[in-house]
Amino acid sequence: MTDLAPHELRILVAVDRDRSFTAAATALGMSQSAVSHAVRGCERKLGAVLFERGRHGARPTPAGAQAAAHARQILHLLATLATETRAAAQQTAELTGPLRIVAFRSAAAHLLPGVLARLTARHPGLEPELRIVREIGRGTAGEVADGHAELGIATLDAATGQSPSPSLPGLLAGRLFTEPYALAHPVGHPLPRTLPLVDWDENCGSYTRDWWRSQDWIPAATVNVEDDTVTLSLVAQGLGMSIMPALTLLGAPPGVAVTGLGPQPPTRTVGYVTTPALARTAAVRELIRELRSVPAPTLAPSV
Amino acid sequence: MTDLAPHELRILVAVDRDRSFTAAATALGMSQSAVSHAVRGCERKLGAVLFERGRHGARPTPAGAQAAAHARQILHLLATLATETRAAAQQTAELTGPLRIVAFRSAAAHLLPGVLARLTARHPGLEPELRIVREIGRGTAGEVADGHAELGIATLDAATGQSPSPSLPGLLAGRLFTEPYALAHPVGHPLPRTLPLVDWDENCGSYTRDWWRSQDWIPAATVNVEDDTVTLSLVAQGLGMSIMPALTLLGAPPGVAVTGLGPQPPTRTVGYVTTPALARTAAVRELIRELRSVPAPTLAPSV
DNA sequence: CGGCTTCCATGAAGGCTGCTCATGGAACGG
DNA sequence: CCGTTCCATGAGCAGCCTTCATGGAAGCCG
Repeated sequence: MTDLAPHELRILVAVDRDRSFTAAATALGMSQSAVSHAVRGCERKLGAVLFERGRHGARPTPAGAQAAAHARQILHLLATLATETRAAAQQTAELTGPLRIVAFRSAAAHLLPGVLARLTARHPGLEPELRIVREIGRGTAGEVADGHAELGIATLDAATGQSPSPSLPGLLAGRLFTEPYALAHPVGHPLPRTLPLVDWDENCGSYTRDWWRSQDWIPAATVNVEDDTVTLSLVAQGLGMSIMPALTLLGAPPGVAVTGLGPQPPTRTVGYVTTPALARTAAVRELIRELRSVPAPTLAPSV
Repeated sequence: MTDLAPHELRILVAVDRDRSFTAAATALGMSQSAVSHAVRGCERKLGAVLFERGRHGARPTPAGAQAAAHARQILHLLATLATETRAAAQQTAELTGPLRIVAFRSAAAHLLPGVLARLTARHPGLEPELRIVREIGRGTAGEVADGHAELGIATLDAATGQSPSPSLPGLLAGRLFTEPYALAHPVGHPLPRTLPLVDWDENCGSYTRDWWRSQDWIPAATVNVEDDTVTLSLVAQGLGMSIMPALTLLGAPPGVAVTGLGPQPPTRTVGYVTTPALARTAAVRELIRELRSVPAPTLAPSV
């Protein structure tokens, strides 16, 4: 049989994480030799080299990274099998266990606290862990695909409701809400359009690009920053204006005025991303249920 | 360890399907005793009764049905792990074709040879072509944007990790390392600060300008040359001194002494530039992987 | 350039685990 | 009451995983 045993999965994950047979072995409380034998066994079973051995430890090959990503997912499902089976035996709907969530900053700050509060109120045994991941590169969906999280909050393609990330097959996405962009500008500034536009890296622009095209003005200049909170600070200090989604604007400090962008503002769609297998687990289903019950953020009343 | 092994999962699924230990055993090609032992082992690990045994076989309890459902998912994922891992290995093994790379001179001379050697060692089918492009004007990023190369080595903005070039939209940049500048001066010269500063066109100064501002001396004169190797030659012949990045100084001829610029030297950030579409191709991904494994250059010991 | 250190690989030996075989107990039907 | 058909149980054996003890290769450093 070519299946990998749980202890082998654990070893793959540890080596992938520690980039070293020796470090993985001590982390797992066993000898380096055991790790070496186990990795070799995995490679024999799979017929592929999983790690490049060298002077500086072990680097995963593409095949190894792929295997480790699956291994993380499988190990979580094995743990879920145990907890959910025990729960079913006790006839109790009590959910327990860790639930790793990744989200971009504004969702983590304004969307998830309430959701997680309600979730843990109903299921005190759940241990949600929220991690902030910037929505660039493979973004939150990549974290889910790599088995680093059970569910990710991501920006989705508005039309298809799928993750727009480049080819992450096998992921399951669902739409939560579509929110408008709005203009954030300093309170009381007479001519906000003359200020430089502040954009931030994650706001890859694809959502607002169409809107810009239909406008008859272009900003005087553009400044790029890394973080949306920095953007808001710059705006609050009168150093610029910005086009930001409603969720981010919920955290706008005083000094930032918000103005809608008319009847057809640009929008972005926010949703969740998980795997089909995880979508069948009780914990993830409950989390999605809570997420769905959240209303779409609207523009805060202009200060 | 409470995890269920793959063979145990298979047994659970078979018993759940066949409603009988005996039938499951024959279906799996093993003895009824083995199934009995295995099921008992699962029940012990999970702490729950999974099947009701009776005269007419084995009926799954709710817990057993739950466990079997998860077991099917996990077995499917284990199979997926194997096939996708093999596919990933296959894909990287079959990498072939040309791979056009542009880089500024010092990266081409000191960074890429080792990288390309390792890359072609692992993927003999790849044919990397390295072209040197001066980092002025649109630089290497422009070559990538124009489709003349798959990947460029470029100097990036230290803060954002993006290409500092004037708005080449749609390009994907990634940071590789940040290296310090250092003072290159003739060996044995008593007063290097009295020599003229040799600057070269590519060293547009933006990286070192802040540092100069904090200094209490300014060079006697400034000479501009086209090429960093010319700069080094001038220094070696005692005709000047220069501030150059570590990567360039790796090629310093004898006669050039290198001195660090203190605890907070100016630095420049070197990275790669490609397009999102190319970043998805296996060849470019592998190249980036090799690039990332290169340590940041440090100052060669002063001769 | 040679020792030192730090990686991983390898082979032999021991213990654990899972399998089979043989047998026993329980329930049902004739 | 007997036969049949389930599953349970215990002993023995084979295979696997781990450890121990080495060895080889590759930097690091004087």
